[in-house]
Amino acid sequence: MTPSTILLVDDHPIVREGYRRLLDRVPHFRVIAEAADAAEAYKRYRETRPDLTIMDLSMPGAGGIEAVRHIRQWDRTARILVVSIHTRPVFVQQAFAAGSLGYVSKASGPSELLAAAAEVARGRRWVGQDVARDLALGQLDQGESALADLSAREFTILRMLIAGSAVDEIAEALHLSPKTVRNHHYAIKAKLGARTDLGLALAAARAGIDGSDV
Amino acid sequence: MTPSTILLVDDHPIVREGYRRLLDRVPHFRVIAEAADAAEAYKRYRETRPDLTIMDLSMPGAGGIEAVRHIRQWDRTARILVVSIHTRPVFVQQAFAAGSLGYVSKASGPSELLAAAAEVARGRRWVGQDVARDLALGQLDQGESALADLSAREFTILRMLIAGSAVDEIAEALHLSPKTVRNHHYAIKAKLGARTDLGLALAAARAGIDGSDV
DNA sequence: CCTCACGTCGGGCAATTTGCCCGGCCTCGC
DNA sequence: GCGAGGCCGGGCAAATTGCCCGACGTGAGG
Repeated sequence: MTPSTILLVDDHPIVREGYRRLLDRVPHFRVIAEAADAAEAYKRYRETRPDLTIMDLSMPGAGGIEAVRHIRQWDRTARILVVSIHTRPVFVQQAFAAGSLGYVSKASGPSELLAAAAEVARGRRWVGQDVARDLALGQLDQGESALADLSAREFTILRMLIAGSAVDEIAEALHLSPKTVRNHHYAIKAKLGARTDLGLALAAARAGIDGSDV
Repeated sequence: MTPSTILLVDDHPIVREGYRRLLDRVPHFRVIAEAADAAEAYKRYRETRPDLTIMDLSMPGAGGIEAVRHIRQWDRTARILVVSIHTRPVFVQQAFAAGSLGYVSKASGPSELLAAAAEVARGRRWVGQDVARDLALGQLDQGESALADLSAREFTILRMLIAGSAVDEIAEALHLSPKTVRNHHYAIKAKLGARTDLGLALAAARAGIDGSDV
């Protein structure tokens, strides 16, 4: 079996270090690059074209989902395993919609991460144990949380808004006109049934997003 | 130098694995136990009495700060190094008030963690680079629990705003001119240092108010 | 191939809200 | 009595929002 090269994306050096040491135990895996944010991830991916990308969702700036989308846009065969502290269905759905092949929770054990990495590296889809449970449970309560109605762009912008970013900052981070961000902002409020920003924050909180995301 | 025994506390197995591998590289350190939550941390501490405890703050249930307090209550000489994703002063202050000896951000590198661990294991206090910066900055901008600065009227209106009431509704409920409510709203934002309503919701949430108050 | 639906991206413009100033009342402590 | 400070409201320019528009690209279905 030919070795799998890996790109590691997480904004915490300590966490990257942990992954690297864990993965280095497996002869089949070779970590060849690391990145600390979405932009750097894209750059490193183009430079190194790894067989597998392990991507953390919560990063400063655009966040991991945008990075997944960006990479997949450039390389439709990119194999990306998302690792996140979140197990809520909306995150998982957004991650898969963006083009990731696998999704595991940070709360899962090392063995599951290795298993997921191996599967995704072979081009197969993988959903972690606890993530799958939450997905299944989410199916039961039909609530849908209206958050599911949001498009990918809207979801990204909502997360950045909740995180405290100003419209202009988001526009710059995403390379968009402030006007476009504003229009998305407007659409989000409409979809979530919020009249004001305060209402938006509340609606988002109810739907399961808190400021600690992004 | 006699070896330092270490108790590792973090609810993410993957993260524990990372620490363990990192620490195992240093002959001087020996990880002798792990725990995934506050209760287990206390139990393990009493069983093993490690020279150093490395404690994550964000854990389900009671959380890391409670664990620190609990352990220190039982053993006033316990040496605890807190590792957290947060750098906000209030977290750091709480952690030290609870009795930890060191505090480093997860965003810092492995070398800083090792340095901090070594220092704390020797009974010396340590504050990480970026944490120290945030502490210093926090000294500058006036607000700790700026919430305390709010007058009674302002506090009432803030709670109603957070609860989702519109300005006009609040005016009616309090028998005030909408203009007055608006002026209070403005003053609140100024006092809490929030530029937008979204920011206000976040600031309030940080300061300990969530929508469930009302 | 064509169309239709939909997401994304932006412009335009009126209406609303905001930032920031003002003054007047009342109460409390000195 | 008098100053400090909270409360109440007005006024007005500047910024933001609500709501409309069209353009482009893509993917599904006829």
